[in-house]
Amino acid sequence: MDIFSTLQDEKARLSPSENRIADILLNNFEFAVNASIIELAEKADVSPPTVTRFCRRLGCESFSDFKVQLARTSYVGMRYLQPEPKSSNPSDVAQDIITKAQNALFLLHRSLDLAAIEQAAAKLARAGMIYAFGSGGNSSMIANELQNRLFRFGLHVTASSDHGMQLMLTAAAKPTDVLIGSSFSGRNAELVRSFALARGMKITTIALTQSNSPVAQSADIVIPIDLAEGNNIFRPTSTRIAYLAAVDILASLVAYNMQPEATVTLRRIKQQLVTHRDGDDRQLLGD
Amino acid sequence: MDIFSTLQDEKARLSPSENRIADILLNNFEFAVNASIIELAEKADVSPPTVTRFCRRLGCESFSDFKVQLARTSYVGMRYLQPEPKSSNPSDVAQDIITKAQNALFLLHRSLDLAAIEQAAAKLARAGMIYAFGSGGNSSMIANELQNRLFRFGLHVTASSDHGMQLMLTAAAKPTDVLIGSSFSGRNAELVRSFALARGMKITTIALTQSNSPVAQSADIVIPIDLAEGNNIFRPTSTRIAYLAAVDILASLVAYNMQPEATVTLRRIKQQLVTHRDGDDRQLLGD
DNA sequence: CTCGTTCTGCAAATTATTTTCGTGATGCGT
DNA sequence: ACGCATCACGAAAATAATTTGCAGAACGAG
Repeated sequence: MDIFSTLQDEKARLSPSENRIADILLNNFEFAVNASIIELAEKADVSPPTVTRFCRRLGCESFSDFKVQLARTSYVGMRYLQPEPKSSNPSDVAQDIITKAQNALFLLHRSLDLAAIEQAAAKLARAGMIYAFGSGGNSSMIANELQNRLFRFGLHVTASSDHGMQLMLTAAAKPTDVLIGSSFSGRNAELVRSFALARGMKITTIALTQSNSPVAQSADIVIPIDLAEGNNIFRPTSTRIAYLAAVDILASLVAYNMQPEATVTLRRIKQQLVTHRDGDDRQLLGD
Repeated sequence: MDIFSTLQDEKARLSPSENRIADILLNNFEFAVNASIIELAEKADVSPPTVTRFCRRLGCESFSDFKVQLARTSYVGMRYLQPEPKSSNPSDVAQDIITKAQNALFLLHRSLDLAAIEQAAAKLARAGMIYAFGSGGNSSMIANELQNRLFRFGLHVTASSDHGMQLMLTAAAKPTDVLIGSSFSGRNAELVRSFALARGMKITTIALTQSNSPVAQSADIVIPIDLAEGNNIFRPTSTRIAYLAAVDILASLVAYNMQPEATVTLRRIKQQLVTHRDGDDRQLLGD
């Protein structure tokens, strides 16, 4: 799908000359996107035909096709390589944060388990009641966000970031209910406890978390979110954005899974907003 | 900086032939990035030299330079034009949401008022107390997020999504305090009221909102966030991600504005997390 | 109407890319 | 160890793409 991952996959199988080309792409990206085949060949100390063959091997039609592909992924691929913030000057900080956020979205997209999300969406669309759990600044935001998105479709949903409450809610739940929990670290022991309880009660559990983590292992359906920075809980910035995007995708799929009802409810909400636009609180549903 | 905005700027001044080329770029992007100059020329019913001249006029070295530039922005620019979701199949939905989120980040970056953000960051770093206000699913998330980010630097901050409480908090605030509010629609009348009250009390007010909206007009410092979809409060998906990124940037700049203290506090928080990693709740600060 | 400017395409020149073909190297079965 | 097959690679030829220089056409201002 994108050159950089193909390159990573293939690198081992490349010949020495081709490896030299690959190195230039990786280390000297800026040069590579702007170079002609001859310049690139010279720099890699190979002949132009070798470059053409290299492009073909990577699944491109031709060198120019290759360049287009390269330029297209560059956006993201570039920063892959220089992940350090440049300076504390506002423009660099902004650039850094935006880039990392986009990168996170890119990585999320690539690693998404759509089957799991679709499965989760189907369950949620048919749930009697949905419990959205998450603690800590980030995951509680996700839990709230789930509530914020799902209630609009007419679903019954409550969010909680309180461990004690989570356990009680779980204990009171019915088999038709669904429990969905978020944990960036995957090590929220209390969430695992709620999941275990739910499992014993035959309540479907869905986790948004790192794969293979304790939380993931205790859930029925796992929507894995594995980002490089995911491990660094002190830099949750971009990971959080990926989680949010995952929630968006999930919510959209839930909507598609319940078509008519959702449309009706959404229309009702819209009407509320539109007719009372200025001067009262109801507009704020969307604020 | 990017071809699409240049194109938009220049379009009026282009000659008829060049306009035909521009149309193809805009309507038939996918074709354009992959086409050779000859194919493009044929499709636009012009001669190849005209295409070269067109590229030059847009500030490129040559046609191939142009193609690279085009491909680079394409990622984002493409979807500009086909803003409709393709189908309800999970893969398309995911693609659509991710793309729109990235697009929103891109647009945010382009339109960011860094001076305003820097100014806001300086105020926040020196605030006695920070009040973060926002209502409705989205803005209250932003308010919480501000709290979540800023307290880590040792700042005093509280978030509120309750209008009555917001007024009371404002009324009790001191001139060294800072009030920061978010409103996606820019029409949160209650927030305007708090801002007006704060202004009378010489308390600095910062707004994250649409420029020229009532909320923007009532704040001292405006961090404008103007996205095309921003007006459509029923599709807050990507706008929200832009707001979050803006908060990230703001928070980072606040941290740089208060250097030593922030580092110490952050270190303390880290230590808490690291030493108590498994089995207790404190890890969840970062969850 | 005339001049100057701008837009445009043609054809030639230049440049870039691909193909073809041959050499040398490497690996493998005998 | 010896052929035989396969592969990697570059030189040169062939092809294709791009740019340049030039000249005619169209348009507008004076």
